[in-house]
Amino acid sequence: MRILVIEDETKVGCFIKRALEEESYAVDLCEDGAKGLQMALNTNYDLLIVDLMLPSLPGLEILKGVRQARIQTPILILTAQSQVDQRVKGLDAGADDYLTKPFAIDELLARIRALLRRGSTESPGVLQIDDLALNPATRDVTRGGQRIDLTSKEYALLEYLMRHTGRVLTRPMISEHVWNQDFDTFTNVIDVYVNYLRNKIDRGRSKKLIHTIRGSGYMLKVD
Amino acid sequence: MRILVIEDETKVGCFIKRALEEESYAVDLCEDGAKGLQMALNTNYDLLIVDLMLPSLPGLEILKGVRQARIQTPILILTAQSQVDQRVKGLDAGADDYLTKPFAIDELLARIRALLRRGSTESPGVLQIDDLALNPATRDVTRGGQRIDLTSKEYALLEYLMRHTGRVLTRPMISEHVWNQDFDTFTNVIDVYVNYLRNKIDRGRSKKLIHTIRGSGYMLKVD
DNA sequence: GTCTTCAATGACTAGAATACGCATAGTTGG
DNA sequence: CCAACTATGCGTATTCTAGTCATTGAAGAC
Repeated sequence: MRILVIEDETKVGCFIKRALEEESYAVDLCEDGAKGLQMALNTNYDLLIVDLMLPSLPGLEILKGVRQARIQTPILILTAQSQVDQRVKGLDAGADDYLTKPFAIDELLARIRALLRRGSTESPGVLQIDDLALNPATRDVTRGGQRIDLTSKEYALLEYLMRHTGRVLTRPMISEHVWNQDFDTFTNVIDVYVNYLRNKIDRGRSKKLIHTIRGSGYMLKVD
Repeated sequence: MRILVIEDETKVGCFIKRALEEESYAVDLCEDGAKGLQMALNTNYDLLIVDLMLPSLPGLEILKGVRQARIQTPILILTAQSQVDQRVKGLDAGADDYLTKPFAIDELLARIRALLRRGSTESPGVLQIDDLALNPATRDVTRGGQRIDLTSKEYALLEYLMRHTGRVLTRPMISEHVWNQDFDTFTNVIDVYVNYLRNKIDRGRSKKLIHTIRGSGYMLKVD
């Protein structure tokens, strides 16, 4: 899950970025409104977090810009306590949820999970395929009832695969959703991580869930 | 489907090339504008992707050159965030769509599918002939409801045949759209791949779909 | 008209070359 | 120390080459 944070206060921005990264999200941080709008338009983010109080471009304009471009990505807006009217305008302009500053980070994370859940066609709290289950809220992964420990990147990759079960995912697609903009194309990190996942999830099981589509990419499915 | 990418930034170019090849497109990459224009004029591409910021020859000149030669090939232009006016000029000069850098690869692929679909007379999401179906979005192929596994080249060949059902396709036509510029004319690779396809699609069926037109080439049709 | 012959064309196969992905070990940085 | 990433050698599926075999259709013989 890749998230764009548009927030001009460096300190707050970094704090959010860090918190999200600890939750295994791939995060891009942008401190400038106009640039942020461009990024939102150009990259296929899974969620946008927008501070409504921005210097260069009012946050509302970002919302409008994104929605005008027919982009459905869920948007969470951040406002100051006082800006009640702003908040209303924000929701009118297409925001999906809001949070007033200062906020508790747990609160933010919970809202994010809710929005990401709502985004998918169905709304299962837990992602499940065969006997493999992943709970985005707790980041618990189990197979056949047995807990599986994953590192942050492993988890992020698995979540992306599970959210797109049955579809071929090419490497560029994966790198775009599981890594952030610093990703280096000329490496085999993705292959390596798929291998890590295989060791933890498929190794020793008769039913393999992770499949290679030679020349194209990878796919998660029951055979 | 064969695509020419004119992009001077090696890294970006390679990234795009790889993404397209993983989607089974035949891709030529050119880092020089003038040379790229020549290639576009000499080869019957199905799509051109042109970066408007090129060192030797401005991207706009390429557009104009191509359109002056009455070539209808759909063109997708890439621009930097700031070049709004360039973008407008590009569309005026005959581009069919644009994308600003950096862009999401999913987005690029979706646009490409849309442009290639628009090119054909009808616009079906799924290509179908008799009980053979091919879905360009998922690259799934089925006959009589049964899934058929194809390699990348096999798929590319079949897609080309299906997009031109009922028409005789000569070997040069096939090589021009299914292979890239490294294709060696003096081989029988095409025959070999037609044979591979026959084994997977027609073998054991009463209705044959792939037909040989002796002295000319091949044709896909219901008898 | 039809039978035979023959050259041209395509079908098919085996195996070589290549590219791709896997595994594993090594490196870096917090 | 561990997670994230890099680098490399190896096995194998895919792609291609090259050769043999089958089919087609036209020309000539009868």
